Amino acid sequence: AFSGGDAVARFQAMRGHNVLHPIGWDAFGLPAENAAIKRGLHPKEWTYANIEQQARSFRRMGMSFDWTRRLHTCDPEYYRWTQWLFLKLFERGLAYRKNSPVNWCPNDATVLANEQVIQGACERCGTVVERRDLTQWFFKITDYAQRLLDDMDDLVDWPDRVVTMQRNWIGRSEGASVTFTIDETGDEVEVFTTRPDTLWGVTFFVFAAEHPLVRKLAEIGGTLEQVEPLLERVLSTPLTAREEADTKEGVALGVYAVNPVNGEKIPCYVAPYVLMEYGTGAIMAVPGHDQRDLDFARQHGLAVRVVIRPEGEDRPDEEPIEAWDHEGVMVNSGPFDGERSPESIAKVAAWLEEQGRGRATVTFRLRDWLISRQRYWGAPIPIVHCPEHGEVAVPEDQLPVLLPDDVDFRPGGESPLARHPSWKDATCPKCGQAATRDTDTMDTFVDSSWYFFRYCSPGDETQAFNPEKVGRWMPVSQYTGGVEHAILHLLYSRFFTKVLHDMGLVSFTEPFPRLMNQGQVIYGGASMSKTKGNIVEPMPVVERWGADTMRLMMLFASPFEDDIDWKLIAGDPDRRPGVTSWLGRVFAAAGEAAERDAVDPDDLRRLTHRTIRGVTEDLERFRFNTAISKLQVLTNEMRSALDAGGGAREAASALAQMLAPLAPFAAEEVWREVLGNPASVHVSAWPAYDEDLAREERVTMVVQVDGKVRDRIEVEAAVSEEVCRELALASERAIRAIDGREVRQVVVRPPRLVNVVTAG
RNA sequence: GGGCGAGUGGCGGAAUUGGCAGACGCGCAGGAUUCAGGUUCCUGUGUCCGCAAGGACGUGGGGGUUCAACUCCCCCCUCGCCCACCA
Repeated sequence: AFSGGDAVARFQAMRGHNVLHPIGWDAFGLPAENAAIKRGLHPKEWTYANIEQQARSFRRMGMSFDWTRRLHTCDPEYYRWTQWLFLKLFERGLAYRKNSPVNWCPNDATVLANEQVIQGACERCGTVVERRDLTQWFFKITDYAQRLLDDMDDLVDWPDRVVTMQRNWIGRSEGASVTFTIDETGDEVEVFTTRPDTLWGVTFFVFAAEHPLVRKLAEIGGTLEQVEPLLERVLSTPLTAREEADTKEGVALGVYAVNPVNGEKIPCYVAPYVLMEYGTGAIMAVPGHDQRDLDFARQHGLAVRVVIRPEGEDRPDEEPIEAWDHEGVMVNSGPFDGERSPESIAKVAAWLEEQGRGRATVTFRLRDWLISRQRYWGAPIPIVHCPEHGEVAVPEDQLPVLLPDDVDFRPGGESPLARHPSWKDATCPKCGQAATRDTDTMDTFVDSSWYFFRYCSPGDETQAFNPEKVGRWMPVSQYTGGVEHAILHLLYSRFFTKVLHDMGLVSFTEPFPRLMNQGQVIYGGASMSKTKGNIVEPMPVVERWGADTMRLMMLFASPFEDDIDWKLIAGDPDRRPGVTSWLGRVFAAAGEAAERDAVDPDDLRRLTHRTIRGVTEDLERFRFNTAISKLQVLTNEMRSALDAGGGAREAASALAQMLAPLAPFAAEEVWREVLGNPASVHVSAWPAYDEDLAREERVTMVVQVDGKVRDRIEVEAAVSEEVCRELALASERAIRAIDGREVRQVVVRPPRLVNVVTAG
């Protein structure tokens, strides 16, 4: 949970690091806007009120944020620089406007980026998205696809699943593009294939419904009557909601394509299973080696040809039952007969290039980032549309382009800013003619893609960030966030950082070399949401038992990366939580220790130093649950030592300090009030441990007979192999278990274990 | 359909990466304190047999490697997440 990040910040500060632990609010965007509309409030009013409440809650929880660097992305002082960055991308051709089919959420009345469409539905509200052809602003993230992929290999230390998710999202595939010619018209059509080695097995050709040639070809082929209804239906279906139902559906166009490798004429089809969004919107179909093509061929009675056979299997080219997509040897493939298949892919690609009929190509699944939104609560796009000069950048000295307050901000088909009586009126910065402002706002993810730079020089009125200060603080030593950011925020931020690097503004290319995913707090197995009404506010627990209890409950409940089911953890709200009782025992033990003159007994000293070592390691690795467990063990041992009349001052001091990052209020009270230190525990230096003391001196050696534990013997940690063997074989319990059988082998692993293997 | 991850007591979870399974805590049971509830303290608590000493079993299921497997390998089951007509 979130207090883990705070614990690490406090821990690293105590270790002497210069820690920048900032806080900010990504406050523009749909959730805030929708919530405000629902309450009948202005988004600005609602947002700031909400921020204040959260800030209070954070303070109450003892979060050690540097409040002087606090940011809100909806402040004009902030979004001025978001707009500036937009203009920098525009200058470099990385922000551009184009007409294309886009995802439209009818409920939120705005377009969405591909990344914000989950299983065909709006990420925010769950409404099935529609497709619309609109002119929108895009960021050219596809220019960076390869670098976004490569840099994950050696520049970031991230959870595997996040790396995998980004990799899948970018979706690089290697193959070849091949040019087919339409026999009747001479049109050249490019296709992409990952399997150019199957080119000789192509028996038909399929276009996506959106392909620009479809209508023309149908007309020439005389099939417009059959094709038209299919197009109409497919084009009106939501982009992402074309399900398996129409897998084998398709209509012949009545024209033929010429296979460039063998001159064969193959029939052309239009079918919904081919997507315009991937590759070129047209495919060569190889039913012998692709299951979908085979299904389609069966349905439409098309030829199937095998061109790759399992090696060594002298099988005739009968109709395959299943498309063979494994390795093998090429057959029926002209000059390539006998070549081994996966290896031949590159050769075929090279050969195509020689012949001028194709070339090796790499495609990516990643699309350009659509950043226009037809909503009010966002940073206005700083562009003016001039009848003569087209899209013109707002001059930097006129930034920010302020978001007006007096707007009917309810969503409705076009941007609310367009409905404002005068806001969009402007003059062209180039010619001074009357012009119109762009009335869309930017996707919130633009705001959050660069905020970490702003934290380094938050008040700077002359630049987005101070490069020198960025050089000092960045990249971020430790980033934390939920997995929900695995693709969106992390991908966009990496893109922005690379762009800024290419502009010469920053010296590094990855903003977050180290990332930890924190789990969410859920309730009864379901994620908490306002609509489900199962939000657990931290405040009731904090009011009743204190912030430290809340922090410890969350940190102790499970590993940092795992979700916490509050229903399972919380217990009876009227009963004192276990961690609270523990803190009580810490106070009592420290109090007793403070009154004792005796020095800590040896066993306790050793445990204290071992605990410091262990907790230090645990906090470095975000393992708060085991760190707390170790502190509880130390507390128990202190109490035993005190009960036996010994001292526990060293233990109490170290305990208070190690508690400081986790339970800052209790730790401070123990440190100052109970132990009488004049300065704060939070400015004390993290305790050091003595290697010799931390090393265990006596350990329990286990004696096994045939793998079963039969005895335990206390030995010196430095005990020799011989002594271990002797002790084990002398053990009465072991002798009883051996029961006179022949001893075949004695495995000795000093000082922990001896295993006596018998003939039985 | 593809990819990734996970399955350990009544519950949350430990286990130095092949070496004492269940640390620490919650819960529960018994006891002490208390008029009572709560608090606090002590004891016990994987399952089965046994008064006990002790023994057998035990990390989703099945097989394997090893002196030794929660950990490594193969097959299967269940759950979670991500992607999904990706050519």
